[in-house]
Amino acid sequence: MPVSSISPSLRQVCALGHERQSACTACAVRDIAICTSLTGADQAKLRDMATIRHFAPGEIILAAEESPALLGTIVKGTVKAYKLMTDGRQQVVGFLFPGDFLGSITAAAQRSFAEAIVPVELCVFPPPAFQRLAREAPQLERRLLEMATADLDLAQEWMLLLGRKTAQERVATFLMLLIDKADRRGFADCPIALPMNRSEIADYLGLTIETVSRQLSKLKNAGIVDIRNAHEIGILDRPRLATLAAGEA
Amino acid sequence: MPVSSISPSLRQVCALGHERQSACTACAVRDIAICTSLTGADQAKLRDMATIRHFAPGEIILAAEESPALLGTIVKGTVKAYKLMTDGRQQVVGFLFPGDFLGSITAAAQRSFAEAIVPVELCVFPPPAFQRLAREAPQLERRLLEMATADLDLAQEWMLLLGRKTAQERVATFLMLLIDKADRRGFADCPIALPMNRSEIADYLGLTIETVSRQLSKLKNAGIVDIRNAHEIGILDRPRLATLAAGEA
DNA sequence: CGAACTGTTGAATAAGGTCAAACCAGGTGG
DNA sequence: CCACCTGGTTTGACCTTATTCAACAGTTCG
Repeated sequence: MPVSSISPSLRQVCALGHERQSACTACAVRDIAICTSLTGADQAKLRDMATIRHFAPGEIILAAEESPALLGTIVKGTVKAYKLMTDGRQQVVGFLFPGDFLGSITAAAQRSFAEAIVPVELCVFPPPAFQRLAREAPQLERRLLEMATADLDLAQEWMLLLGRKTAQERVATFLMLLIDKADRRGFADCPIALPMNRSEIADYLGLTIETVSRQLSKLKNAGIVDIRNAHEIGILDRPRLATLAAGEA
Repeated sequence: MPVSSISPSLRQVCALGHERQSACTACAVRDIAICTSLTGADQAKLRDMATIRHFAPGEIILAAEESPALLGTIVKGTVKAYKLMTDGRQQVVGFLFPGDFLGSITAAAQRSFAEAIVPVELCVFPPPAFQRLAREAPQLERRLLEMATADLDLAQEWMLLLGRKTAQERVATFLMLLIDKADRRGFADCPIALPMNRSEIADYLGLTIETVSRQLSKLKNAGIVDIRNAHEIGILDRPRLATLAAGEA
């Protein structure tokens, strides 16, 4: 797993600052995380309240129904957010990547679970101090609103997928989503990393692992993708994949 | 349709103020809409920029891909928000009722359609002035963040429904949602009004109209609901319905 | 009163789920 | 170093659920 290694620079931070965040300048996500909405003194305040925490794969970061929720930015790794039914049925509502914000400052209680699926490094803010800063610096709240709006649109796009798309279209859309995210973070579009396993993909797409596997095989046989191994996929025909994802084929 | 009649008080406002909103004190949704987040001078500013607009059933209020989007609060009627695929497949991402806010101040362009499904009365704010007010009054932005967060959670709850629930559970969950909304607006829980038709319900639940119809009949035969007519349903056994909705039966 | 919808019910079909077996890669220990 | 074990993944055969297609019933409205 390529995501599992811990960056040397941040290891150093931990060793020096005893888990205290003090090296924002070295931070891998400083250009995309919420910090960018703040300047000068406010940014310093945010930095001073931040600590770094690590989570092992499978560890629960946030549990639904818990009130004193945690707030933080993902620095490294991948987190799955999901909802559960009492009989164990699970729906993944999103995967969170470095730069994404975790937790809510408005909701009284958490309403989804968040779980590390690979080793995760989190830049954590204590809720009371963060709330205070949000009141003082409206740009921060505005940034959170922007993010919530974007998340809402993605969730609704996913409702379209879950409610109306075929298995083939769902898998194609999922791959396109990963490609777009990789693009936006500046990575070459060559081989797509899948930090999640088939079961987590299935729970994201409203399918079973068998169906996900079959559809991936189909895409491979059609020469559209190249399944290097379970966690790495090469994209051979991106336009075709986009067409399939939109249900235009 | 009970929702289709226009309130006399607001008719009067239109006649007097020529579609200018001036009677907030008589407004049906003044206690639940975004206005409540503001006080004194700010609330007056919001009132002064507002105008009332009416939309007929089937009329598009907001179209996806359009940038100078409209902002407003629903005063009367029901709006469906939906996404479309190029081949016409449709997913309703939500129904909006009086008090709900329509439009986004952060997104550059609209990403869903909004359509009146019954006669709708909308309290409209001009985007530039509203944006300015939002910058001046952080409580307004905070309120929008609260609403976006709530919408996001509902969307994710619906992802669980679309991805993991059976047809029976979906229909039961849908009815429970309407009951809860009616409760919250203080209406007696007696007969639930369904302003939308079967096709719109189906597009909300990721089913076909036939399946929706069959499941409703099943609930009727089981003595759980009483289908008075296509747009009005009585709830006979609410606990049982809740159990079904949660998939615990 | 009858046309045009909208909604309901029934029978046949297909898409995806379930169950089960085979496969494969990575880690363990002889 | 290699056989073995284990978990995740793939593939196949069969089955269930919801869709599709089609006919019918009920409402609404001119």
